[in-house]
Amino acid sequence: MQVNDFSLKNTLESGQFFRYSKTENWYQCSEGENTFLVKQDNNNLEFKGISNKKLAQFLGLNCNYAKIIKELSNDYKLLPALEKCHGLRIMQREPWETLVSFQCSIFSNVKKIMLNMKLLAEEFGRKNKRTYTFPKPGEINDLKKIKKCATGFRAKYIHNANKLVSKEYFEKLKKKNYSEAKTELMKLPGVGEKVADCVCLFSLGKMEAFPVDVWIKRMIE
DNA sequence: ATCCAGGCGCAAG
DNA sequence: CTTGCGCATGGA
Repeated sequence: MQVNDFSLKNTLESGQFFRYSKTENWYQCSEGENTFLVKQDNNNLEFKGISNKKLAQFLGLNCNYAKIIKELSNDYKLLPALEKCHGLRIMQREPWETLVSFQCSIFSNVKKIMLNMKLLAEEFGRKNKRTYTFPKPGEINDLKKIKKCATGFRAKYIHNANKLVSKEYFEKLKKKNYSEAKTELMKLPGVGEKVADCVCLFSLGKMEAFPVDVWIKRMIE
């Protein structure tokens, strides 16, 4: 598949997504029920185990970034960031797994979030040929086991959210506007503004969402 | 051995 | 409404 001004590395490794491993040139990605391989060679994307359409959706390739980049380039202060993150896309992920990953992100760091997600998949998911699927809503239902996944004080958030959501819950959210969806998400335990915005932006297609974490705050300051 | 980390919930002013 | 504190755990 042909891609333009896209960087697989800068997209997958930007902290939007946490279940991947890199072997030589290939990335092995796991998201929800699926596990697939992707690699980039200049403007060409090679992939196995996923359809063209689903991959494009997942990696956020359907959005036209040229216009956005051009506009942002008018602010010279943003140039170093645009350079450093060239080719980064906003991904469109599976909402439940996205929610759990950002509940795990509270007072944590990327490396540990990746560990949490790996352990949760191994504990509650199904084994497939290469690794583990991520459990569906309702399937992360054992607090002790959640704690075993190094989730600490976040375990109860995940455990309770697991009882409150379903596939249908997220389908409804996708149809709501940004502010309604965010308000709804924030009713869940362990979901404040930041986590809600991450779920809105990275899995519900709400492009207005602007998650503000400590790093963004520091930059703004 | 310390110390810190991509917020949240909750109690208090 | 705003502020400040405690928080489980792995990694630096």
